[in-house]
Amino acid sequence: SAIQHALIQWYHQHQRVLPWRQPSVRRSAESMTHGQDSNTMAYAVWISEVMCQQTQISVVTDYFERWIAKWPTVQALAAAQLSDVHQAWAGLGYYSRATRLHEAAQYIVNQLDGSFPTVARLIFCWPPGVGPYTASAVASIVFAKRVGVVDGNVNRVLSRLGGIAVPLTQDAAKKWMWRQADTLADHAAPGQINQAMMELGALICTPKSPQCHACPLAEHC
DNA sequence: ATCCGGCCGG
DNA sequence: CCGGCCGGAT
Repeated sequence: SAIQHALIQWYHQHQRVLPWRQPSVRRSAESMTHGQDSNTMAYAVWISEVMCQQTQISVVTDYFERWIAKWPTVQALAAAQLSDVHQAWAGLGYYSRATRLHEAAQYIVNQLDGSFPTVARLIFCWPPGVGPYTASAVASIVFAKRVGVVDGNVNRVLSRLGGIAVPLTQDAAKKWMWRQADTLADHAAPGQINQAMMELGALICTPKSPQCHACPLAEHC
């Protein structure tokens, strides 16, 4: 669709440079087999997504780089001491998530043979601590699964884009958002679409004084 | 002082 | 379907 095309174009030009989008995340992986390549990316994306859930990106970047330097693979994280994991997490808050990250790494290594699930939203096959958002993010960004993601940014972009007419209950609104996101992500590059929506919400379609003049979707909104 | 956020437990 | 988790930003 025109919206998908506009998103892809805009994202290609305006995405921020972030460590988990860098070749360095892939570089070590690209010399490996295809399976390990994806899996290394999945690990990095997973960690970055969980960190970004609770903390601003500007703060996350340092934490992320230290984390990856310390534990470059899911196997390394699984083998870490929980106390060290908490130490690396210090300042981020929600310590239970660091605990779950550690538990999840052990689950992936021990129960899933070190391979991340490639499916989205089947949360029973993802480790505890990974919900619909994170599962869909990894599945779409790393494994090119055609599923949408809905976070605070996407919520806002979709609300404005769709101009919700009927007052919906929370539950109905939520379902509507995920449905819209899934439709948008039905594209050859679902991860680009999803990241474009989130980036748009972060940079242009901001909560107050959105920069509609710079928005690639302005004519559809 | 208040709000914000994915996920989980109740 | 609501409230708690924790720190940061406003």
